[in-house]
Amino acid sequence: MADVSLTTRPGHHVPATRGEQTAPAAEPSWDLIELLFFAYRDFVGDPDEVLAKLGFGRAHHRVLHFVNRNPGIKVADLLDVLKITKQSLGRVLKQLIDDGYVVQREGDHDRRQRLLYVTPAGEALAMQLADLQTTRISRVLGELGPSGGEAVRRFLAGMINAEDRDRVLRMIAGADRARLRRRDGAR
Amino acid sequence: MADVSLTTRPGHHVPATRGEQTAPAAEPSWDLIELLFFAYRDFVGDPDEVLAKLGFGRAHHRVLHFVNRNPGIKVADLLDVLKITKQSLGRVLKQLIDDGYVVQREGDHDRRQRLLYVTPAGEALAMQLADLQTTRISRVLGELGPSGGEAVRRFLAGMINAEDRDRVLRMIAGADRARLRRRDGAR
DNA sequence: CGAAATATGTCAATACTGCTGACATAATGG
DNA sequence: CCATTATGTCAGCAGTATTGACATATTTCG
Repeated sequence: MADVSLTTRPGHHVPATRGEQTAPAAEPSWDLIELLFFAYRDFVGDPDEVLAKLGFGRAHHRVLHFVNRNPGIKVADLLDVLKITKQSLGRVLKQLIDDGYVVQREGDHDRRQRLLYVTPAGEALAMQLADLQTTRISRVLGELGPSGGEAVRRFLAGMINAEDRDRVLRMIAGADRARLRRRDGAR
Repeated sequence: MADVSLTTRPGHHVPATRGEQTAPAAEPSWDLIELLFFAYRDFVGDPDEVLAKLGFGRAHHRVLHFVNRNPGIKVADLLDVLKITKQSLGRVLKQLIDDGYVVQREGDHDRRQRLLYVTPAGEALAMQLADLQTTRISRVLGELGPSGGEAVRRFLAGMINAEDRDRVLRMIAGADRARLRRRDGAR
């Protein structure tokens, strides 16, 4: 592959000063700032193409993704995860429902709630999009080895706002466990 | 708190057991997909707040950033880097120019060109935004150690589309060299 | 020189995604 | 019964992106 010759050139952007724990002070991390921009752009680019053919955008992807990952999620919790407003969600959610990718069910105990689930078509689409992104990720992780992958996970988790970090990590772990239960558990 | 509770509902979404077992495709990298989403959201969140107070958005940030990093860049090259259209760029660029953060100069050899430069105010703003992002990055990198940082760089570079990767990496390295020349070179 | 190509700017129209504020409905819970 | 909660919806606005067409100045080339 492109043999990344970004090996922090001594004396450049990584200050020898050991105080870089918190302070930018010296030289900005230009390379990582720009790598994050380009990497994220291409990371979401693959799904974008598929979605465009269905008349959907990135917002639809996010909603579909989190509903697929958290079947039965409440609207309020989805708003909390996505950090968007009810109105923004409503528009894309309505389209996903009208097009048969998502369904709503009344809550068992609280009939005000509209619990969200993907339909078979919704799951198929969500999985297709996740597979596209997984292909890109796996190729790179394979070149890094397990310890590199672990460093990447720790880096990304650390980049999340401290207030949200634990909740996000719990959600990821929780959805994984639930998926496993659904897959090989009794149903 | 968004306690995403998932009660396995009977019979609505298809439990992907069949498909996943027959399909040789591995399980999607749910954790990295979601970590990238949350990490990037918060990574751009800090600058967003500063920009909003100036009446700017994310698009202004990207333009200002790359002009600051590549003084004298041509409009066409900026379009190429950002992968947006001339019209989209024109609007935000005009605002940055009107507000005194960017200036245009005729090309020396080709007077059709409008080479872009940041003003002192533009550089100050660009550096302020970069420092915000660098603070977030440095805190995490400090916890990872040098080898972890190198793994992160290789991961992000690998995530970029292969067609663009070399060009992007050259641009990053080139801008670093140019900045050094300007800083401690002749002047 | 004159025509074609290039670099840029601009206008009109449209789409997607986000926002605020207000209001409506239904259900829960004390 | 009443306050609160969960959700939906309407109207309007903003920011960022798109395509297509057209205009202007400049360079390049036959």
